[in-house]
Amino acid sequence: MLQIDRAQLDDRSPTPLYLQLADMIRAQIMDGAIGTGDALPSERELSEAVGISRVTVRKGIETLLREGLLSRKHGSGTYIAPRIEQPAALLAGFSADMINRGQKPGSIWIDRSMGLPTPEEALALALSPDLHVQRFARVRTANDEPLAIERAVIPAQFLPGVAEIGASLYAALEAHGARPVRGLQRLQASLATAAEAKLLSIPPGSAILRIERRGFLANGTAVEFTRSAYRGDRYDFVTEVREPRSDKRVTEAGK
Amino acid sequence: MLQIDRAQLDDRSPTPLYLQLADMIRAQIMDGAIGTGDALPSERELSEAVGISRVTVRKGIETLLREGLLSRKHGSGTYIAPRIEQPAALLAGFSADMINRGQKPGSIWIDRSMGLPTPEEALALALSPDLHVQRFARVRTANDEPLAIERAVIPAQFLPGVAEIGASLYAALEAHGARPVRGLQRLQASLATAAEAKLLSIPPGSAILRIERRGFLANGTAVEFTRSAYRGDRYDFVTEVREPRSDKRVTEAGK
DNA sequence: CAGTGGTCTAGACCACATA
DNA sequence: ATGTGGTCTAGACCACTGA
Repeated sequence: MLQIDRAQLDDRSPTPLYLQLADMIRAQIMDGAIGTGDALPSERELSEAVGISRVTVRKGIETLLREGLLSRKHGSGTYIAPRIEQPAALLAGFSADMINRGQKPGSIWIDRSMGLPTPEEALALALSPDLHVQRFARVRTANDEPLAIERAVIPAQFLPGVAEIGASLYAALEAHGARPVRGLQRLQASLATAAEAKLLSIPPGSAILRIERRGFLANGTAVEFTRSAYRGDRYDFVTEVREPRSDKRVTEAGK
Repeated sequence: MLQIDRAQLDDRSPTPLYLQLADMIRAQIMDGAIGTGDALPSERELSEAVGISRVTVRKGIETLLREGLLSRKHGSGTYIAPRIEQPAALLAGFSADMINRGQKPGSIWIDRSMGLPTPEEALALALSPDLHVQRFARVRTANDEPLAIERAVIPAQFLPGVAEIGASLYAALEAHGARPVRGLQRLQASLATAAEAKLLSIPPGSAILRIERRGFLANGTAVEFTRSAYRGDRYDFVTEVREPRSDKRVTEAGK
């Protein structure tokens, strides 16, 4: 059963209440406190239990909807989304991706620091080489087994405080209004280096899926440059492809 | 200049006000009434002009933010986002993919035959096990260097004649009115088997990117099941990711 | 029918940008 | 200092679901 009460929310925290609520619910889903298909308490119940308004509860739930963790049914309730047959590769972070696959995400920190970007990073982020970046490097685990090495680089302006990157980098970005709305990913097969093999507990030369992602805001600013190395034997990447969109959005037409 | 006034909103419409507002703003952006980089009127101004509450205005704007049309800057304003180039992995066959990359595509046939589907193939194509399938296996080359092994399986009903599969499988499907409009791809890193290594002229144990694709018609029928093995050192796969659009709305049809 | 999510309001206070 | 977006509230009515 879900453990939700007012004591878990902090009015004075810089993290908005709706995100604190989303974090709380996300954590409990990952703990298995509530399983696939189960209904969440109603918005009014949550509102009452946590002592915040229903509008704020809804905003928190909407965050989890976009992550694909919950689904709503008008007139019926809010449910933990089935993890099978997920739409496709969406703009989700590692945590949401793992939960969708029915695995428990985790992290082991390797590095968390601030510094100047390498030329490659400056290029990828279209960033001036003298502006600082935050670096986050973690071994990401699924059900406590190492699955990937993830190295994220974020221009420091988007994440003033290093401290509070909890489970989810994207949640932290969202709190600063810098959640990317679009991303470009590049995938490549490769072999594990000795250092990678050690971190991932696999033999050197094992198959590695390298994923490089750049995330952008709506105005085109790059906010994220992440390079990951996934174990080839444990991970596959699913994506949907479509015909060029019949979207009305013109490619530059005049007028 | 933006034309926004209360007369354009309909209280009694089944479309919620925040979506009507979003539609109105989207339409004017596409008409060019307001250009890239220009600021939108402030939320309070819009609220006043249209006669709806600021919360509702914000919800409408958030819709356009997620579509990537607008960007917000705290303390400053809301701006029309620059148009972004249309990149990304689309539903293209090998030939089109290579031409996009500026390489010359080619093929060496390995197998071209008709038979019954394996259980795995029948499952992937949602096909009755007693219906025949065509098989096409080729080594695909780029600038005359082997790049990938491609094994396609197509239900025979979609390709009556085997003969005329020239350079492009998709062209042949299109000629029979069975070109897929949607696909699901699964990518995985792996190591080259001895047989694969020989076909691709690489050492056994080299990095291989395996791509499995299922292609569907608009009505959901599966027409294609293709498994490919790409050289990891020569090929990378690029894809675009976006927020899922919450656009449940109908395009104007019913009613 | 009662209970759920979906929409909407009017007002408040805060944090940030710009001048 | 002013104006902007960011968050939050308490309450209301509607539309839908399901017993």
